[in-house]
Amino acid sequence: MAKRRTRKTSDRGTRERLFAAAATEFATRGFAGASVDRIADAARVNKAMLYYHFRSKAGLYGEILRDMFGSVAARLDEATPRDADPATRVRVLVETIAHAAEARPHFPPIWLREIAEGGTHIDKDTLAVVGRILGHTVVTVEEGVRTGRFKPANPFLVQLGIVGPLLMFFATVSVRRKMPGPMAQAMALTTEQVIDHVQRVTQLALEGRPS
Amino acid sequence: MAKRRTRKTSDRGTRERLFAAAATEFATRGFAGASVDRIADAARVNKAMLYYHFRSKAGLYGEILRDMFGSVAARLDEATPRDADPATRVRVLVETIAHAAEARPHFPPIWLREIAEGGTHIDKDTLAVVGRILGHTVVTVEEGVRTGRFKPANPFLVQLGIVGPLLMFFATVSVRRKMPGPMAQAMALTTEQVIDHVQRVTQLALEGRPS
DNA sequence: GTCTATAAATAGATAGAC
DNA sequence: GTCTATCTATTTATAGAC
Repeated sequence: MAKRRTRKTSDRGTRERLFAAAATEFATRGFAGASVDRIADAARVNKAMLYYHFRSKAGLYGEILRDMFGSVAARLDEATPRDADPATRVRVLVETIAHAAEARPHFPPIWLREIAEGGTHIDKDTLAVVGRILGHTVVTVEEGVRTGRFKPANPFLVQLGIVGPLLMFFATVSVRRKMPGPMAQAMALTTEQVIDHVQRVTQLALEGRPS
Repeated sequence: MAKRRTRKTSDRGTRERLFAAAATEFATRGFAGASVDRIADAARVNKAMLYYHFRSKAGLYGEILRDMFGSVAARLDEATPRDADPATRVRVLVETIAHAAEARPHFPPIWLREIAEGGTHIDKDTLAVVGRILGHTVVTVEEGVRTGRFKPANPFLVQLGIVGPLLMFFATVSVRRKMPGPMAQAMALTTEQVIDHVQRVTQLALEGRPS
């Protein structure tokens, strides 16, 4: 996000390149599968610099997690409309998460892996940020219920309904492109289509069925 | 599922224990993070036996994948009601996938990881099985559209809406149990609640909104 | 089928010169 | 800030005795 420590000469680029290379390496191979050597090579930086800037492999990974979740939380804080009707808030919620996921291609795979691993690498501070993200859904649901527009619903379940499909969609973007056969184009979807669908489904789920 | 090769003495148990130990190891650590030594130790079996029975770490993992996806496909083949109305078919679809995921605790984490990794470890045969699973959703949607009960929808998107929330729910079961704070019980959900919710949401999405 | 011993490669991390 | 060289631990996998 910003510069971290005093730099005597041209630090510019080195740290950022390591960060970027690590993001893709962690996304494609996972934390355990990622190699510090490969990260350094991809960044065209000496391996020792990785330890100089990030202390350890885990330290580097932790910063990527903080950046990821911090970005979503910040976007939500900023985008959430004050005094808007619940339906709009749901739309903004879905849209914001989707755009945050799309802005960082490493985001969906890493998030999926963290879920699979039970958040092993998520420290207390980062966990608080994750809580803030969920909090947006909580207040959106509560607001809707309070104004009588939504039926009571479990916010975590609502969150699963939003995040689950979105993450799986974005995480499979690259795979679906190189998929052969007739099913290939059945799985071809645009970001807008997916956002639309999740928005619609979430609203329907919250409004309750007429019958 | 059944015995594989000739056994001269008491093979019974060894192979199965390796399989079971590997399933949990792969689920908690991922393919790269899993250790052959740890698997053998957990199974209380000599490490060399792992190579005797499964040829390699990848071979063992491949069998677990085949078993996982094969189980879902088989359950779907069996459970899908012939000549039932589309709404029922959707309910069975969701229910069957959920129960398959619940029956194998290693299933949701491993599936999530495979998605994150772009199916790197999935061979051609296993991919065909995955296709068969998606096929059930495809025909369910088509059937509903043909009989005028559903509006046209992208089957892959429908699948994302079912599998995404279910996998994330089951994969986070153990984590949510040991979570502190007030959010803990907000995230406490039963399998039935989740199945109900996903069934309802999927139907609403397919039926289209009345307005 | 089961075990011991070991090969061979790769991992993360650090010391120390510049 | 940057680099070389290297230490140590761990990894998957196999050879070969029983």
